Amino acid sequence: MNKSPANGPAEKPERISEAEHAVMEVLWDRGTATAAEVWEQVCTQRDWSLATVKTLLSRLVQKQAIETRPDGRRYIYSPLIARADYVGGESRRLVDRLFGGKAASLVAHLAETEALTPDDVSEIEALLKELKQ
Amino acid sequence: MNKSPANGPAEKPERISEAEHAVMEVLWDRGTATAAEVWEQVCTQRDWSLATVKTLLSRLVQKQAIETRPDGRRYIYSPLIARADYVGGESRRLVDRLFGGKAASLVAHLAETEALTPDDVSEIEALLKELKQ
DNA sequence: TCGTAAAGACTACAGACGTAATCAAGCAAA
DNA sequence: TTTGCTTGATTACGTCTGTAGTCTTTACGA
Repeated sequence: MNKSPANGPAEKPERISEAEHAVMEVLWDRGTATAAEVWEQVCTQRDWSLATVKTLLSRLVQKQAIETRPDGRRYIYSPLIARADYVGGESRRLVDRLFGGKAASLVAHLAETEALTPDDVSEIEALLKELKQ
Repeated sequence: MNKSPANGPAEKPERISEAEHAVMEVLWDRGTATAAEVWEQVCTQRDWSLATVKTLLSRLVQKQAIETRPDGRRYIYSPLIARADYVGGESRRLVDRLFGGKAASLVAHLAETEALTPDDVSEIEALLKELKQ
């Protein structure tokens, strides 16, 4: 019996750090990329060396957030987890930690602190209307 | 020219870690507390020793997130930053990092992933209605 | 063929974080 | 006065994170 990868339902996905997240964004954007490609794109935001990007990629592989396919003597990296899942997880964490799990409280807070522009408000109203039918 | 404390408007507040946040919650809850009191309350959530709580309190003092008033040979701790500010900051960070700064996108995401119950939806609609007048 | 550039692997290292143990000083009880 | 608990201060230490540098291998161009 080998423990097959991605089997157990509670394989508690390791947390992705902020720096790692910047790398993930590139992969989510392109779907697939080499280390050099990730670096070229990410270095417009963060002033990282190629070595740094490679380290982050390795760590993401270990954390099973991305996978590699060999292509000659290099790797092609691609995400294993969907951006929506990551975003959902992070959002939930925040809501749980700061708003007692009530998403409505978060929205309330955004509203009260005027983090919502009038445009935002209209947009959200439209969204919710759509949701209800 | 001495650099007066708490002067510059951009004194970039040091980040509060998750463990530290648990301590902050107690202080926000009680307004004021001794180390022992914080511990008694926080140990119902996290299985920490008193020493751990004291460490976290010290670090929060260093980070200027809380202040101390001596009371005999011990301290009374109280928050220096408001919970609303912390919550606002964290929310903003999330929105910036994951939703391109658009709070409406966050709400959209919550809606799409059904993180919002019908009750939540009604509640939010009520909130927004109130906001518009 | 030979050198070199590029790729991944391995190593490094300081600072933050989680989690405490130990130390020193003083107030309180015996 | 002596003993001991309580309190903050100091020290500890493994892990995670940010940010690289070095080593080893190999494909490709001269």
